[in-house]
Amino acid sequence: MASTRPARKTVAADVTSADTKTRILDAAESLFMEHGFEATSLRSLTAAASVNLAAVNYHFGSKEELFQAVLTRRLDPMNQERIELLERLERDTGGKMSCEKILFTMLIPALRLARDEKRGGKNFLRLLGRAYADPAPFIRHFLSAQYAEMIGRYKEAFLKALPHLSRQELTWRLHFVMGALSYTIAGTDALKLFAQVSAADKYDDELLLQRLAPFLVAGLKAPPLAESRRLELVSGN
Amino acid sequence: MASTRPARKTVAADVTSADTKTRILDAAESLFMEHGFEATSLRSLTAAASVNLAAVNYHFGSKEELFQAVLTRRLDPMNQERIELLERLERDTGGKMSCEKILFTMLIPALRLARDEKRGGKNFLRLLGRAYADPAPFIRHFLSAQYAEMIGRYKEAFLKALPHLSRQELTWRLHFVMGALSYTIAGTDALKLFAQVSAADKYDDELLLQRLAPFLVAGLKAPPLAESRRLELVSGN
DNA sequence: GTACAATTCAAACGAGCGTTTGAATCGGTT
DNA sequence: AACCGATTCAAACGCTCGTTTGAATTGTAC
Repeated sequence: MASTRPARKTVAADVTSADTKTRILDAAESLFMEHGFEATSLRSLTAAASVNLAAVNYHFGSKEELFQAVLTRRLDPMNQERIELLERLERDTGGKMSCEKILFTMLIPALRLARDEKRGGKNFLRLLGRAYADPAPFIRHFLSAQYAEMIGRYKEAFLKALPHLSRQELTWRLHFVMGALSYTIAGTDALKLFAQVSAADKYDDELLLQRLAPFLVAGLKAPPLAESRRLELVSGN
Repeated sequence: MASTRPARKTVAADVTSADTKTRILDAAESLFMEHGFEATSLRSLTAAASVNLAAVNYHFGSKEELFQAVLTRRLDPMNQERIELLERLERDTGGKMSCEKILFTMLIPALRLARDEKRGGKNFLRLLGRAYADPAPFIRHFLSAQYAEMIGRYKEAFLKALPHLSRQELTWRLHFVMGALSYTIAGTDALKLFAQVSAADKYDDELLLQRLAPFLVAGLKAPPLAESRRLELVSGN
């Protein structure tokens, strides 16, 4: 849907345009995070970035492609760092990785990103969490492509560390882990639902992951529900 | 933002209009779930419901009020059932409730709703999960009001069942629980990220909650991360 | 300093949005 | 059969949206 006007440039520069592109990406990251994709207009976005309205279509092709560029800028390095940490862990332990350590290789890159204020860390993670729940097909396809390799590797790693889980059971639990992680990081606003979160706590993403880690590790290690107990959940009435 | 034209009706009937209102609510539930609030237009919505475009503003006042009506219709009974189950459990056990049983009083009403096909159960739960992640202020305020009482009660109940957790730690863990639950139910589409989910599994919400329960119980029961281990997470490099 | 590509800009396009209006229609009551 | 409030309807209002256009401007190599 973009290639009718595929960005006029030969090979050169990009340094002249870098300022504009970066300003657009920064403003988009902030506004998409705050209002969501649909509710953010290119007019408010370009005004916030102090660039001309047409600059988005010139530099990125379309609003959708801008959104993907916003995600790619942070997500690619983060997921690559995850894979590198996981591979290093696998080498260092000779394949006998603990569940905790594997999970930490997922959390550490997210934590580092959250701490990198200069690169809009916290805002970006919240945007990412919201993108996960967005029904727009182009977002779902994009994320699915971005995560395919990473999720596959982690599934193999966890399978070795949690031999009591079937492949299917583990698939679900990884889903739960990603859910708690996305939702937790994305929804700092949602914490107001629960109140009583101290102001100091509120934006300390490190403390947040420190609290999340034991919760997730225990959940991953839990024995699956036995068949014999299945009906209990429903007969509770 | 609505009351400029506050729905013309005296006291009577509502039976004549029930059909139209219900058709609108059903179509809205389905379309909001599929495309999100912003991306669903009143024109497509009223067309799907086979009613006139102006019917939404006549019966509900505005698009936002329609959205709240869609949520209220299912959410109020579900949360009320949760509170009733919790109170009954508290009476039956004389205040000595297990963590599992408390959690089940949260899951059972959700499961019942998911099973009630005639009332669009699964679709609604997915819509609810998405509403949690929506940045629109009116949605956040609405949900926060809807959930205030329920969350408060569950916090007290879990505090008794999990005496090793501080109030603050528990607040976070309830947040994780709601996150995994919302995200899991909302994002059946997101499962495509992880592939390898059998077709039979895919839409069996009972099985889903059966898998989710042991994960969450183990997470809730886990000991909090000791201070001595805190730095480990970050030094992993 | 001229040429040329890259970028910026103001302006407009066409389409779709939520909402409002006032007339037409319906159903029950007198 | 005449009335009246409740509901439905077609049409329009004013507005914002993403995108496109073509001219102006900028920066750089010759």
